[in-house]
Amino acid sequence: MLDDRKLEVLRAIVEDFVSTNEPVGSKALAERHSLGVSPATVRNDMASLEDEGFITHLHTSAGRIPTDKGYRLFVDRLSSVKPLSGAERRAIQSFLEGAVDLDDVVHRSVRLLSQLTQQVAVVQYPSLSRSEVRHLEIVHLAPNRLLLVLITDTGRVEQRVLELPAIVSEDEVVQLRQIFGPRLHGARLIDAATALEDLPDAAPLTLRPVLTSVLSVLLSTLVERPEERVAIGGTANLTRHALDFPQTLRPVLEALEEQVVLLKLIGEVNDPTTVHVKIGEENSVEGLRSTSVVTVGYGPSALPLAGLGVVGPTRMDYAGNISSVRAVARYVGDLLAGA
Amino acid sequence: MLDDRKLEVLRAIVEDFVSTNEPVGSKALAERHSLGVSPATVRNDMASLEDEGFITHLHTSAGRIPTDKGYRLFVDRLSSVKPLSGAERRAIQSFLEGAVDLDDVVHRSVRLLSQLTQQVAVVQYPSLSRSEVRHLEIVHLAPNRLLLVLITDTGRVEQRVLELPAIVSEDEVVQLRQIFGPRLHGARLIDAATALEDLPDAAPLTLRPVLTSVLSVLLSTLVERPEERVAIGGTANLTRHALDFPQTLRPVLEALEEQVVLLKLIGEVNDPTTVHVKIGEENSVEGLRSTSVVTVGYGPSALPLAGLGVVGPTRMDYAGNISSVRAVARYVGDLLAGA
DNA sequence: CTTGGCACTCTCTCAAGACGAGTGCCAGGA
DNA sequence: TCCTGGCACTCGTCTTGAGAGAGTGCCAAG
Repeated sequence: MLDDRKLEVLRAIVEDFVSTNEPVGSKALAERHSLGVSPATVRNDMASLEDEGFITHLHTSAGRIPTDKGYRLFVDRLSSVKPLSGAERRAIQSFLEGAVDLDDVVHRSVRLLSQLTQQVAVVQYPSLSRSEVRHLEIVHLAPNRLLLVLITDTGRVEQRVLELPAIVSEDEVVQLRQIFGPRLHGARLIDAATALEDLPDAAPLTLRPVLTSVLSVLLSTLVERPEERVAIGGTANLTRHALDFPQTLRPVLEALEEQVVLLKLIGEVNDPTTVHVKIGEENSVEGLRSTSVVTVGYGPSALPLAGLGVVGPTRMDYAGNISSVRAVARYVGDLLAGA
Repeated sequence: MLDDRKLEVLRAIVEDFVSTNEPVGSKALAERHSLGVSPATVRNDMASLEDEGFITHLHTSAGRIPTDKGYRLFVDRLSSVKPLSGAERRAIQSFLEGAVDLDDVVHRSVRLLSQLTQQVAVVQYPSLSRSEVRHLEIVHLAPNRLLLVLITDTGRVEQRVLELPAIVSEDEVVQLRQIFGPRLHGARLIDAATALEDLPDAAPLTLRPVLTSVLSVLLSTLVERPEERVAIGGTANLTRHALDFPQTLRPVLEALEEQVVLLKLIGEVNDPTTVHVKIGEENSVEGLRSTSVVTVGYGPSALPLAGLGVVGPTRMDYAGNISSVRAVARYVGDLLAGA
């Protein structure tokens, strides 16, 4: 059913449509691509491709455009990798290396990705639970208030204010630091629960109430429900492709404003070795059914830190965007692993 | 020149145009508002208002629409305050009080403002330099690396990694903490320079090199060029008013992506006692010449912490937006002052 | 100063017709 | 069996022109 020439025709249709945004007809296609066959033959192939659901046309006398299924086939089997130029690689590297802290790394990545791809870029902060604890500081704000500040090796800083039922002395705070510090240092938050579980038993009796308070805050807000964060940028690029969206960009913009949606988008898969592509209707998020999402994880492949990616119209340069996403992920991963 | 009836006509034009988004003609206006005069008279007044630049029309046979100058007059002299309902006030308060940390306060404020006004909301984080230092932690990462973590009373946490030219011992780090801690505690960053200036002289000789390093990082990155942050939300609301923007929303979205632009917008004025309104061409930012910006400062009026506001089409409900912005600013200010 | 009347202007909408791109199908040829 | 050229057909787009409607500007009278 799908011989080589038909695939070639599909590829040509996708490529032409992506670059021109105009339905492509048999004649133009036969001319522009050296397929070695006549427009009539191309027409037959097109009819066949349409039967199988890879392309459609909006009305009888219009050229063909790819369907989601067509893009899917294109991405899976037809698109060839489009390596970045040396200049691009150097630009990525030098731009990212100028970052002074984690926020800066993330924001620069967003900016970079959105500029490289001309799409909306989304970058997740390194997941708290997969980072190692670099330092836990306990600040004695008031007799019955403590501030916990947790710093990870990827540069994230989380803080929680803790109201204690009883007054605690400066001396006890010092003890708390000495108890928590060594146990947590170097541990991943994901392992923290086990690293800390025997703590109450080991501690002096007088310290137990406050210790369990601290412990429960640590475990509940930082380990069990760690705050995941994402940064987004390049939404102005949506207007660049405004023609690609059915009515307005509203649903897309609305979806992209929801942190939850973004996390779902990126968090679903964050394997750093493979780039994932969700095309149109494949997206589980309602508002993004008219978009494609290209994501990848970053960080060590054994334990990826988080994910990043781009969101754009289904009519996008998949090959280019996949390369860009992969390249940025690699540099960000290296940067944060070495930090 | 501008008698009371003309002002009344202008008010009617602005109100009708804002609510219907259609140029308003003399007949409709005379009917809908009980001006007590005939359409012909209204026409004369309109001609006069047009001569003075408060209104225009797009073509001969179209109704009138306000100019920027017209909106300006409306805002300055004609719009009456539109108090929020009790339910709205309670909603604001309870929504904001649920926040667990500073990020949460800011994000909730953005969300709240954009929902109340149906516009794009922008909220600046409390300015670092005007906050008080609650704690400075110095973490000994490696023999020649320190991490400075600065925590303010408004809940901001800033960190900087510091590479030292020489190795520093744990003991020296403890000394550093003892030196910096008391001097900074409770001081505003803006006053920090003076609070610290005699430090090198007072310190033991062996500690001076590392102390000056720390000092210079503190002063340069935290005091002289403190990182200002802003959060933005509700950009999807722009599509709600898409008709109000000349071509596309692109320039607006692009402008709103620039942190610098946002800071300029909000930072220019942050007096918490007065709401500032910039209308259309009054905006210094190129891309926002077709929008109006409503801003106000929050925090104690003697030393406001930062600003917040909304951005929308010039055809906006000024009275309502001014009330909302003011109300949110008051609650946020109270919340952060009491934190 | 206000009012009613009136001619004028301009946009918007609708329908009809020409145009053209592109298709589907068919019969003939390799 | 597959490819090819030809041809009728479809359907959206563009243009044109007429008609309606909204609103204005001006003028003369109250």
